[in-house]
Amino acid sequence: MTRRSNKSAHSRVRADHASEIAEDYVEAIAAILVEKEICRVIDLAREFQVSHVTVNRTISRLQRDEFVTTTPYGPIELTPKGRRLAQASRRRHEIVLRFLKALGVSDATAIQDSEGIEHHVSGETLQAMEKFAAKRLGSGE
Amino acid sequence: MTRRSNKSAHSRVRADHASEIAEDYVEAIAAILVEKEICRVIDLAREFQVSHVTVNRTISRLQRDEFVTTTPYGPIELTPKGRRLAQASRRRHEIVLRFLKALGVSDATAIQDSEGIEHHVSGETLQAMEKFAAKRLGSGE
DNA sequence: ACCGAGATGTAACCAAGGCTACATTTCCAG
DNA sequence: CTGGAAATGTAGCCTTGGTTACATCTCGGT
Repeated sequence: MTRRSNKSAHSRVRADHASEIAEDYVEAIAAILVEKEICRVIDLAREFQVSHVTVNRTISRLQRDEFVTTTPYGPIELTPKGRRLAQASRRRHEIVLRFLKALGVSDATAIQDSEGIEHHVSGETLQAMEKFAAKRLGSGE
Repeated sequence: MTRRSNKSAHSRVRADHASEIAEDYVEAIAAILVEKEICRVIDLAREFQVSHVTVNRTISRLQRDEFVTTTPYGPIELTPKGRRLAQASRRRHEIVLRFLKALGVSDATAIQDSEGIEHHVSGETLQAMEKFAAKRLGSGE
């Protein structure tokens, strides 16, 4: 196979689920909520290194899509749907991270790359990564 | 580390290089050029399953950024810069693909996921993948 | 040589993500 | 209890990537 005939493969890459941004946001919100009890616009702005305006509009979309709830000037909370997505994202993220470390790359690289990769791994691949990491690292850390 | 403190990690995810789309396009153009000698808008429209209009505008950007050259109603060609990017993308893509297969996922999944992952692997990770695949599959196929 | 089908181009629209500049709210230190 | 700093909100603009509808060009077959 000299590469070619990917037809629909590409189109599927960008489709489906709540945008990568949505996943990143709910994941971050969940994490912030864990260690700070309250999540505000500014926390996300700092986390993603974007302006508070961008966060604002993104949160609006997330609210529209029922992933979060919030009120003007109020804190940001996750809906059950948002919490579910957050947990799924976190799980993926962690599996990919553990996998990369098991593969032998530096921690910094593993952290970096896992952010980009997590949104593009199918269930099948995720499972393979999990298995691989387990074999290399054992179940613990 | 309970996950957090990724600060700049995310921002770096979307930055740098010619957008993923650019890479996908030059890679596809190069591949088409290999087996058809001529690449036209419609070829890319079919490849990516988007309208010819989208391809048109994307090609304009690629031309603006000097990755391709073309004339109204004419075929699309790669500039040296475009050829370089295409080759680099193809290499990455192939390494990731081989790696996923070595990991043990189905061919279909490997093909699918490699499209999404190729743009998010650092050089370090790519190297690790290459090494892993070589160990599992040997140098040949 | 011509003519229509198919390939391209253009106009105009949409949503997502990003930004700056400016307007409002909040809320705590004094 | 109040003033101002910090957090939020709003308006308006940009780019990318995607669309449909409609205009135009090209080229091969009759």
